[in-house]
Amino acid sequence: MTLKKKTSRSGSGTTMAEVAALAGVTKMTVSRVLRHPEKVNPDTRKRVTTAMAELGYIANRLAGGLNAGTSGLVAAIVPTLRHSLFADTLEGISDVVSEAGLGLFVSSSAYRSDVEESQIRSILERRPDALMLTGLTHTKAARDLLRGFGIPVVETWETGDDPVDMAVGYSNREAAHAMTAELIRSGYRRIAFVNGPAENNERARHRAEGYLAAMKEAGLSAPPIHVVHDEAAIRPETGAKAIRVLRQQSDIDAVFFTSDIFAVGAILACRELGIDVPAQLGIAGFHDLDVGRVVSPTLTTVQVPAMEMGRKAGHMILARLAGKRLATHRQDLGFSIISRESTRRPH
Amino acid sequence: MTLKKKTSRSGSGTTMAEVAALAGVTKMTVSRVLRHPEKVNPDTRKRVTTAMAELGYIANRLAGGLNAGTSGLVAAIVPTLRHSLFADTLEGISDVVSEAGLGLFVSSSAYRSDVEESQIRSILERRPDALMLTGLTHTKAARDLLRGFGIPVVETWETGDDPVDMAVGYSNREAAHAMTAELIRSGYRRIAFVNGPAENNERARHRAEGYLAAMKEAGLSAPPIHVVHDEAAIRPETGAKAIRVLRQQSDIDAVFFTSDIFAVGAILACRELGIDVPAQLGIAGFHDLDVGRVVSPTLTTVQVPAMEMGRKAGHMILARLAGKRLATHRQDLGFSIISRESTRRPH
DNA sequence: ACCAAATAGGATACCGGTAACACGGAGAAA
DNA sequence: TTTCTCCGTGTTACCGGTATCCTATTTGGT
Repeated sequence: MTLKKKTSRSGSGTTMAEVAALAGVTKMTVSRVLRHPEKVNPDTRKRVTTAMAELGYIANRLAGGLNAGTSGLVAAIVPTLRHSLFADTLEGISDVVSEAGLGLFVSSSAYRSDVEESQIRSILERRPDALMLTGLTHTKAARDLLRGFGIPVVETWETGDDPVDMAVGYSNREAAHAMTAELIRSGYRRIAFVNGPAENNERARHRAEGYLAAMKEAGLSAPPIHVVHDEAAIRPETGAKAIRVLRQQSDIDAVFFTSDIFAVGAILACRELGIDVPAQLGIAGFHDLDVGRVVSPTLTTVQVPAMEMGRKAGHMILARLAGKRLATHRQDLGFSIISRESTRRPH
Repeated sequence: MTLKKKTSRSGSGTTMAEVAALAGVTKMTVSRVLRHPEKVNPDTRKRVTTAMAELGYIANRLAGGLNAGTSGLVAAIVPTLRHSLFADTLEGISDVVSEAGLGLFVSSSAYRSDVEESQIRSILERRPDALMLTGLTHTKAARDLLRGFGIPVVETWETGDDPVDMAVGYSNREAAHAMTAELIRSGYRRIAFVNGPAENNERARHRAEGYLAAMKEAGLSAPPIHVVHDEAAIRPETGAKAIRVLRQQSDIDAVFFTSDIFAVGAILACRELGIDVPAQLGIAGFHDLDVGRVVSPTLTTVQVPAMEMGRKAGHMILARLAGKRLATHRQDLGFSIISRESTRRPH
């Protein structure tokens, strides 16, 4: 038998016109049933809904969106999904925007602004209604692109002076400052600082600044910052390695890691090396991950509002899409210092 | 001044027609420059690309997709993003499909099939090219919907007899069986099993089956299965509570938790209660999370291919989209038992 | 019984691209 | 020269909806 040009791809292919034909109306009426049901006579409406059910009709949002010039999509770019922190942020924004009927488009940039830029380009081709970014570091081209495009953009995980549009985060500088001060308060003096690479990551840079400022204010000299490069993922072994290097280099009495993962690796290494934490060496981390609660001694760390930043970003986006002018484009959600055993220095 | 109907929303609003006008061609030629550059005279091409740059033109994939009947989107539904395991799976599929120019659409179902069903409905309205699901438990309506729609569907995290389309995972039944056997081999006999609720989660159900089978094969009687309900997130405290209940109920000598989080909570509780792990009580977990490597004693667990499942799912989808008939629609990626201190029974 | 207002649904155009075909002109073959 | 091709571009139609305007009935007030 001869196939018609338009093979009915069953369900997936059913169009409004087919539904209309079956119900004996035009597609405009079908469209009304979906969009403004009150404007359609109940009997007709019934006929149409029956026809839709019979054919298993599924509306095509692409078509509708083309008309409306919108996609119903919120895009989010995170450095990686393999870090529970960013996944928490995504869960937060997902919760909020999906409530509003918007979908979440996700991509991960591997901590690279150039990758991020190319992702932004391809994301904009999908005409998202809004965009969530991680951090404030973007290529100039990316910033221009976003500014020109005009959709709401929220940057997360850091607060700063010159957001592309809106920002929600906490101050990594203050957080690192506060933790350093906490270590000093606990009696530590020769405090080393272990950071990730700061070039493409203003969070790391700001934390370094906070640390240095706190040391300076206390009149302490800061040992050289130890930078660790973790390729694929952030691994505890890297923290362990840092400990071995540091204790040969200088007579430090505490180490402040900018990730709990590193800090925990360090604690385990100290156990092996016979270094008493916290008596001989205080150890602090960052992010308040599960591991820090479980390791012994438990880890002093900085708690950050990972999920809350996502939720807040979602709310800001929704508010803007609803046409509201926001009172503030920048939200600082703060952080808190969680003091646990790893810095409880006996005196 | 009077606004034209079509306000140039700068960048975001630039259309192919505007580029065409500036370059002195029709939009068809602009389209060709993007899609089949070789068919366009180099001079013309240059004029067009210049015009695109000048106007900051960004193609609209919605429009192109409407024509092609495709969205360039792969959708993925996970129970939650707050569990690093599922985030790992997403990272896997994201890596693979984004390489192919496809985008990732994510939603989380909160472990509920009814929510999943409604998400599937709204996802299909976006005409994704393929769909990734977690688990094999779906409402009948959801299965019918997907079968009728005809796009590639991959179910992950479990293997079973009747996938909607394709499946990639490991056998939770065999994994639980193997771990139970491992405990028995280590000398434990009164082995309790702590599971999450199994109604909407065939992974939990299969693990229970595997445990029971292994006990039976060894001629051991299984204590009643202890089911824990963790509302929002999976928390260590729940494991701790389970331990307190269990040790009053029966004279068990080992507990097999179906999550490392619970198991770790249990280990910490044992430390408080003065129960010696592994001498008095063996403890095993599931999933091989970071916490299990860090806690003391380190946790015996089942390692599952979280990220690999995502990658494999991505590859299967790409193969199908490329028109290949797959040799096998079901992939078992296996698991491995990681034996650590928490079940190293002294004899 | 007559006209205005309200109601229900159709006709048309358009969203921003792209496939398919048409067409004019240049160079090759005859 | 004339005819045949190929090349580069324009024309037309369509993807699947929706806003807008328009027409044909009701409905109701007087």
